[in-house]
Amino acid sequence: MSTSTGSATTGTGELPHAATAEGLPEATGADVRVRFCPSPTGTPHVGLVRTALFNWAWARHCGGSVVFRVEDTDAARDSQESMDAIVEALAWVGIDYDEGPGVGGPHAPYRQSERGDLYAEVARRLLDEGHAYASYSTPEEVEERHRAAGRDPKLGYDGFDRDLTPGQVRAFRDQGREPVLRVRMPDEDVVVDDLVRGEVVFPAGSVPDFVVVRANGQPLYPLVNPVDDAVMGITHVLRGEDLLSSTPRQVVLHRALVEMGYSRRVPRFGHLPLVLGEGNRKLSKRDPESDLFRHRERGLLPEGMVNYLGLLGWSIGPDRDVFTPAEMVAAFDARDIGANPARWDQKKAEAINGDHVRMLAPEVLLERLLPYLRAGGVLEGEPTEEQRRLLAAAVPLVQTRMAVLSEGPGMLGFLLVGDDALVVEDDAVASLRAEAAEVLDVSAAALVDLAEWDAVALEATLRAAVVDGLGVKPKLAFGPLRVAVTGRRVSPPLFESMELLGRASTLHRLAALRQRVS
RNA sequence: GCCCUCAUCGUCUAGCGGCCCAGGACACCGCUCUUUCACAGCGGCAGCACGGGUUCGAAUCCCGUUGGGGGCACCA
Repeated sequence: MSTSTGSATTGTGELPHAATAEGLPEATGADVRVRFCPSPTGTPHVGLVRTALFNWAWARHCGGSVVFRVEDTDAARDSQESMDAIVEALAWVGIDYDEGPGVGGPHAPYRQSERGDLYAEVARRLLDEGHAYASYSTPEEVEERHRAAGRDPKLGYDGFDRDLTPGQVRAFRDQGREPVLRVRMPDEDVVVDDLVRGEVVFPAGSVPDFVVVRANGQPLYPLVNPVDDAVMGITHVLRGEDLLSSTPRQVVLHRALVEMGYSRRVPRFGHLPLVLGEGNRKLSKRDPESDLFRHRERGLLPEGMVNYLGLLGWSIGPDRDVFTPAEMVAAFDARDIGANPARWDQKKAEAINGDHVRMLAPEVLLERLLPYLRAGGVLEGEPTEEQRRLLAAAVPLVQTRMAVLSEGPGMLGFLLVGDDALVVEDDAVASLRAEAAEVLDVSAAALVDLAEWDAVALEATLRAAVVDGLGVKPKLAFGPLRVAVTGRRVSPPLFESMELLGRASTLHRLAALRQRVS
């Protein structure tokens, strides 16, 4: 879906912020540019998608642009499979983008592996213009110096190479050492005006000078990420809170980039609360709930996924929590993002999804169910005319009964498989009581010559024969029939199911169960 | 250890000084409907972490404590 709304002006026109730290007014409306920049490692993570969603919603709300950029600077871990999976994930949840790989745009290429020249140029200027310096210290040496001075060895880089004398440099070179490039952190506090947290102060000296280019010349994330954001004109960076502590470094680099003319202003940052998994830990790749495609297999709808993700750290308004992606875009304001971490709650995700299942037109639900029916082994390939007719009649009956699409095969399978292939579940058989045999006999007899084979007639006839005739309570009377016809204790409404199944199959299945209980 | 950050029902949250002895949703427990299960409806359980301030008045502002989370790489 490509969700652009006409109500894009709400909320952005009356921004209270006069200006960013750098003096330029904060971008608003169509000037807003956000980016989604995953590194293609592993399978798509719900946290990743949530971040993308918030950025996307903000840009679309404002009428701005979304840039998709690939941070593939780690050749060892990056893979094309992962890249494909990310593209697929975005498409699935309906997050579209205006610029990116496969789409193009004014700042192409959008893969960092193809932007090396730019990074090399920036690195050289950073060095030439004094924002960065060559650093020869190894981590071991830094630690050693801390230890020698009685400091905590884990303190981080100590600034040793900031002002090396020509003699020292010569000595290092003579040893055959190649330096890394380090950016010099200022000797004053760095203040970040975060969109969701307000002013965050990082005290001078608390953030060590950081490496941006390896000794072998390879540019690192702390360089390429801000450089691309600057060059691509990104105005807002919404990202996970785990990156908050690296923000002062980014801001310092951005300031240098502005000074060198690569961009006009430092982007506005907003740090989203983390999504937590079991045991209050950050949801990691190891947690099964973190796998987006696993939720798709489970049968969450993209609308349900977007809705639930939107609930994690944001609220569309008081007393409301079910909304469509379009409604989210219309209402989304990055300044309304909450700051406290949120736990992934599978039950709630599925409950929300159930609401979306119910919001679907039955024909649409039917189409969406097809892949799950195949995966569940009750359908092969395209449904036949007859199967389609059955499904069209049955889907409305199950629509209020399921929260996730993977429940489809269990609910509808009895209509699609042959009588002999019907699986009667063990717990369904176990639920049968003593009168089951008699109930099945009497029912079969009553149905053989039934004139009108429809739900109304079926109910009237069976009620008369079993409930009245045998004096069995409805609950006990219809249980065996349900098990016989659908193979399960829980199913769509019984008489409608029998009507759809037809007389021959119904009687066949009644007889089959009768035999089994004798 | 250092730096940052968060703090309302079990969970997600509304609340941005009086409308709140705190509202909604999920979960849970009842009841209604009912051929099962759902859906729907009704009702219930359950929370402002603690301590100081500020104020006529604090869930809302300030400070501290405690607790949770994140980050401290030549990964991203």
